Amino acid sequence: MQTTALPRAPSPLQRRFFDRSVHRVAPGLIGATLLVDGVGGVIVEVEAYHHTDPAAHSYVGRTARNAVMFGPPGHAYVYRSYGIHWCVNAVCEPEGEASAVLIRALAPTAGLEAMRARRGVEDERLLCSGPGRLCQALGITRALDGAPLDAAPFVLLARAKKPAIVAGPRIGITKAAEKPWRYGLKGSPYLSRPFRPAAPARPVR
DNA sequence: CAGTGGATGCTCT
DNA sequence: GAGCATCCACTGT
Repeated sequence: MQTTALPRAPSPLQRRFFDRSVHRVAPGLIGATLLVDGVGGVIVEVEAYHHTDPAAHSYVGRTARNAVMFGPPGHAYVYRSYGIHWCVNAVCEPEGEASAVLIRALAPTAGLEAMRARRGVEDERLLCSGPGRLCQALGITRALDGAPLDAAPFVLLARAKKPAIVAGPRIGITKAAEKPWRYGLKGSPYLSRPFRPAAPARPVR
């Protein structure tokens, strides 16, 4: 029988958490815990995609693929990437704003063996360090497109304290690639790629 | 390390 | 028919 006091359980993220600007939600997700059927970890890397951003899937308007982005916040938008991988977003902003945060990397904390079996790799650092990798590790597919993030099989827990967060340009895009809308947990070994240190002063010529 | 190219399927023009 | 919000294997330092 457990007699010592347990730490207070992290609170589930409420749907209203997502009913705000992606540029506030995105850094706010760093440190939160994402689970699918009990498998997952701590979010260490995300990217914001606002509907006015040419790189956003919703930029050209509603289509069959991005329909979930135009729905209510707090739901998962899942799409197929390069014909092979799945990627998962959290829909943000008031309904109809069609903006979302791409979840890019987790620090694995729960269900490590399930992740290793699904991923076919042993190295903990390669389980969830990338948007395609984490979807494979957590078993996220199109079946979860449109699913609410505050109900099974998802669990999304708020962080206890605000961590140190770094920002930089987003990865793998060609449009608006200079926008610093990628956020990460400073120093995490589970980032999909390191954040470049602050640019040195430009030499004078 | 850095750089390159292939796999693969779906969306939109 | 082009273009991907990727990953992995392979090459050459």
